[in-house]
Amino acid sequence: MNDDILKNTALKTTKSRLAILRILGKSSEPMTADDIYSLAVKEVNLSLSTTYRTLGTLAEKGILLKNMSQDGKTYYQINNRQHKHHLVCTLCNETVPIEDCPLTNLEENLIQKTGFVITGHSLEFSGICPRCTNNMRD
Amino acid sequence: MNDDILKNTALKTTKSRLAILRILGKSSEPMTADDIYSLAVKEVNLSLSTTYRTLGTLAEKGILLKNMSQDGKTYYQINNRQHKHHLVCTLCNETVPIEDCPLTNLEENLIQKTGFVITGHSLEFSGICPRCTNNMRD
DNA sequence: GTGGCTGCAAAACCTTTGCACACAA
DNA sequence: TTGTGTGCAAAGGTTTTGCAGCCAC
Repeated sequence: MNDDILKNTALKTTKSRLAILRILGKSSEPMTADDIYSLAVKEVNLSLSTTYRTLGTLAEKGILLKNMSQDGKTYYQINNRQHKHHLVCTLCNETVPIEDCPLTNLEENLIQKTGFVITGHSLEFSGICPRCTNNMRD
Repeated sequence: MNDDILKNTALKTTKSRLAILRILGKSSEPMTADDIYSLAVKEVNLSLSTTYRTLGTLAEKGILLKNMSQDGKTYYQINNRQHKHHLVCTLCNETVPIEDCPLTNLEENLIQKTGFVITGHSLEFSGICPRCTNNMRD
């Protein structure tokens, strides 16, 4: 399955790539290169640089979505055409997914106004989660 | 004026801080620490680390908005309560401001659903500008 | 005078890259 | 066999930090 994904893009099938796709496939949340690497080394021999290179290649091919978060790290997720945005607690990093993406209409609008070809968007909400709010009272 | 801003927040009035506020006040677009530093050194003696420290302090006090862009750099702008989002060309970095922020309604919704205190959001569109699209044809 | 502010240099942090070797096709 | 993929180590860019001295209050 992941094997097919690679074949369809003229990428060679390697243990590292399969492991990375497997890990991202299981995750319901976007992950950093380091997150992915930490899990992947348990399964196969690979280096952090390979992780970065693989993630970059897969994102270029459109297999992954790559997003810079407000925390300064880059997050990767499978591009399954039903992308999600998130609300992140600035204190404890608790993350809540947001189901609807309200931006589709706006994109149409922008295309007409600006003549840009729009290739993506990033949206992230910051806040403080209920637990941290309570902790502040202590 | 900028002097008042500082006094109101128990921050000392220094040449560096005034210069940074002056520069950001004149700019209609968000700027990076390095952008700001490059302009500020022409007016006053200051270091890049002071620039970072000042920007961080002012953002903490709510005087500036601080945003990590998809290009991996942090952008600062005056928080004048009428914030803007942007559409950025991934090839030439041309930037088009977006007038309306469509997220206010969604935020209300999120507060109720998640119990978070929402402190901000970041939104950025990526695309390719008409000029770069044309260049690709050459 | 005092505590906040600053410069400098060094470090931290995440990410990219050069090179030689390994492996999938 | 061939060229893509990889490990290692080193460098890259941006941002942070420790410490000693300086300056606004």
